[in-house]
Amino acid sequence: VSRRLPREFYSRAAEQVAPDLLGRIIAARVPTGVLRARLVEVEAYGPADPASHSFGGKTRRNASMFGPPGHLYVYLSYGVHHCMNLVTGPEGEGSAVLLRAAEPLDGLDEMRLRRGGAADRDLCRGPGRLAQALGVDLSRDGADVVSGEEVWIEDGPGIPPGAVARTPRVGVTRGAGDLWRFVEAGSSWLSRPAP
DNA sequence: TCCCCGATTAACT
DNA sequence: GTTAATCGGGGAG
Repeated sequence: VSRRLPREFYSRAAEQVAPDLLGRIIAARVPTGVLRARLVEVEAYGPADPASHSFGGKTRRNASMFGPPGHLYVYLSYGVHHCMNLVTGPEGEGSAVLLRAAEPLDGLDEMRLRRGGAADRDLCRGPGRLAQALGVDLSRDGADVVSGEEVWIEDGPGIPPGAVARTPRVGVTRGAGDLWRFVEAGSSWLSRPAP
């Protein structure tokens, strides 16, 4: 029986939480049931990080990033796609982990509908696609994944440290030197292969 | 107020 | 490989 990760899991630094999320299950409740996928790719965005949305301080868009850990930070990317983060660290710090890719597990029919009939391999391959497949949009911004009923993270075996690969974050220009993208090495569900 | 840019994706050539 | 779609933030004017 899967159980949810506790608040303390998220209250650590983003670069510690990120690799620990690999192998865990993200679950989302939609009208037809519960969708599930196994996380294989995430990125950490810490405090004093020029690549982070929180870098310039609190705004209306990123407000939930400065809230308590264990909540969602959802934003609109390029005015088109939704991207989903888990808020980490102490409240007020403004750090989070971006969920970038996952292996679809439950509710694939529903995911295909939401993804416009995309191939299974492309259902959750990329942050915008993952959010769309799971039905996560701005209405979920700030949702509590520890006690809420919309989106949550289920405990699981995780993956051994030796199976985690670190790379620079995708699409980041400022702060490009930090190896804060964490993936399950060799997974065929990644948005891009790890070098 | 205007202009540029970005943690992206799908549909092109 | 290129580009349109389209929105919020931030700096220039």
